[in-house]
Amino acid sequence: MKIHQYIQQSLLDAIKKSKFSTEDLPEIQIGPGKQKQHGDLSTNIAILLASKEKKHPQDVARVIVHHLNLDESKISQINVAGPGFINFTFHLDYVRGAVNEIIELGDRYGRDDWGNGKKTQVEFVSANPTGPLTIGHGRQAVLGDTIARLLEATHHEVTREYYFNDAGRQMRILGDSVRLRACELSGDKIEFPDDYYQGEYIRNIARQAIKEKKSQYARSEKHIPYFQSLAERVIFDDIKQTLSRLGIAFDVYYNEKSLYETGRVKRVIQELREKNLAYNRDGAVWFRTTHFGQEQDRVIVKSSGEPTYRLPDIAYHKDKMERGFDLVIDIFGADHIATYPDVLAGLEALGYDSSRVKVLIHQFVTLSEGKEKIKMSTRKANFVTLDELMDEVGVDATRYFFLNRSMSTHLNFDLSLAKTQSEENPVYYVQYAHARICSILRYGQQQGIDTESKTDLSLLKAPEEIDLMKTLMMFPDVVASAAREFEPHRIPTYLEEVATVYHRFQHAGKKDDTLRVVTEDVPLTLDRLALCRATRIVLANGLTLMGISKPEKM
RNA sequence: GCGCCCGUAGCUCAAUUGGAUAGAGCGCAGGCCUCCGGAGCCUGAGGUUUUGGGUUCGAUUCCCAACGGGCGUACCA
Repeated sequence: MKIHQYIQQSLLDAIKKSKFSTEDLPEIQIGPGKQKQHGDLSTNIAILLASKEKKHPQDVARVIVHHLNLDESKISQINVAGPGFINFTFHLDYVRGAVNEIIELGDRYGRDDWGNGKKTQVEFVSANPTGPLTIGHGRQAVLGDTIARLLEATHHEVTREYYFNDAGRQMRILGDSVRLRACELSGDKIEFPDDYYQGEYIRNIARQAIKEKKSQYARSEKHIPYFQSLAERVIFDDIKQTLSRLGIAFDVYYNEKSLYETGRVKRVIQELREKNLAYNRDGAVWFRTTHFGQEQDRVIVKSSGEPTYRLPDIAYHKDKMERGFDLVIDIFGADHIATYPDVLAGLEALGYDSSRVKVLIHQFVTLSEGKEKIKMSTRKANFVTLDELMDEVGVDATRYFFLNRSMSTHLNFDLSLAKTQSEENPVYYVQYAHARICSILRYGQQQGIDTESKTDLSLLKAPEEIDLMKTLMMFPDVVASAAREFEPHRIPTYLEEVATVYHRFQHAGKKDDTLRVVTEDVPLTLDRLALCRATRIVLANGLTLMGISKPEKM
């Protein structure tokens, strides 16, 4: 049993013995406090109970503590503090045991089973192949991949999926953009419309087209499909290469077109009609979204006969349900915030439990140049590509850049600032700690020490050592909460803390010889090196979760 | 106009989901290498958490209003 549950259970028993009412008792929350002096874990249950019992919180706390029966080899100290908190301090032997467990588990430390093999799909990026991936897509790509990694670490069976549409109007414009550039390159005078794709990459594709076909070929609009499919192929290859550079591989690329070809789109309309949730008006087909609490009904088939985006989206999500995913995670940018309720309503309408779908919305990345804000647009070629960013700052810093802030923050991106800050990127701080530990382990070996030997860590008692041990113990909870709440940024926040506490621990030996890691005192040296190994494991496992390398030298 | 998201140190961001004295990095001012990595450590300055109300033992967190920014608000995706 985990220590949290153990204390929780004991508290419950104590409350019962104290004869306080356990009727609609709030859940006993237990967690680490912000301050060291408040112990390792604390609970506010006495404060909550006091208002119901109309007694002083401190008195309630004292009565609970009086009836509390905890194993002293785990919890060495219990006290009541402040406005009625009950604080618990771990017994050092318990802490040492936990650190030894880290070493035994190695790269399995931090993993958990609670996902129970749940079949999970994470859909992200899903950019249509109209241009290179930008830093906007980068945020989503890195978030999605890391959420997938977190879920894998907590025993979910994860499918990474990329949804795209290569048949829409935008793709036709893309094809025609290439065709026009090909004409231009062949010396024709052309008018290039404003709403066509302006990027330089279009010319590159046009050059390739000219190599493959005679220049005459571009003059006919009949040949747009050729230019379109060439563009799609070239751009998709580029996208996949960018993703692979970032360490991201999708299991499934799902083409919207197939939803029509297999009749899935049609079937959705039929089913909605059968349930009287779709009807005709003004030549269009409407979905009765008001039935699901929305303000107005929505068109799913235009009077022109073309479906709106909602219909294939619903069909796609129905297909996700049919494929048996227990949990479906959709990661969208803020621009999709208004569309997903329609999709969820669609699933409800078709008889599915839409709570299986978890929609995560991340805020946009805005580009700025000096004080000027630029609206990113693939069509207008106002963007910084993900490749450019990786060229400038490297893959690790790129991933870290997107991961160390929460999804809900607006991200203002200034490339020149990113360049100057790349050397100050906190990723190096964390990686440096890892490299430094590898170095001291090598040093230990050079001194003829068997750095792998087993110890009981009983000689570790300096404040720096205790802090470090206790910090390392928190990793599994950090991973679990990051996975449960879909908040990857908790990992880097925590790793920076680990690095700080580690640096402090190793640095202590510079001021005070008795705190050096490798000394003449062999048993003590072994204990300290074991602590180094445990720290390295936590940093390495955390970095792996983020898809970031863990250098042994820098 | 209406809806959703956001507003925390000069800058970029945290804050264990309602907890105790709001914390880091960068930048700024100082200090620390004969010796395990100075890509490091320590000290300091810097805040009315945009503003004003409310809820309660307790609010950066929840509610209301205002201000500022982002995104939507289509028979575009």
